[in-house]
Amino acid sequence: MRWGQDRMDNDNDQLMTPAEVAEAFRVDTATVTRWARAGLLNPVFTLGGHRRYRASEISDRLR
Amino acid sequence: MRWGQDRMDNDNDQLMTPAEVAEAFRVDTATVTRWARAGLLNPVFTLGGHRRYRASEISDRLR
DNA sequence: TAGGACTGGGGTAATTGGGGTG
DNA sequence: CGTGTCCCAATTACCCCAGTCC
Repeated sequence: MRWGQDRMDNDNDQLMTPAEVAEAFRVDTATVTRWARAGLLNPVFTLGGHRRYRASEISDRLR
Repeated sequence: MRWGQDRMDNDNDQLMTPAEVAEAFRVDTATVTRWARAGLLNPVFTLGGHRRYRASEISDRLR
């Protein structure tokens, strides 16, 4: 069990949609977008410009 | 793949807003905030510093 | 290619945090 | 000692619409 330890700058991590992150924090999707624009989250971008968030990063902040 | 790491005090739990908790106990939202600051509740924090309370914890204290 | 669902923006109301005070 | 209330600043929610996803 070592998926939460050795990586925080990689790409082989489960990705979450803005709606999923918003539901996890009990917050609006627009709020998740603000967090990303403020640099509080480091999302991966789709080629169309949509954000996808790393599940590891989310579960860390969820505590 | 288990993300919650079999914890019962972490995620995988519905969250409540301060207003919802206040309504459940029939108190002001300021009182709920005092309970949290006094350590009587263990809320999850949004990245903006707002508190979200675990529904399981609230329903427990409601008995 | 068409279509429904979701997202990224922006603007404006509503909620929340914190301190201080009855 | 616990709670309700008033204040202000910050954060968040809800509204729109154009663009993206699948």
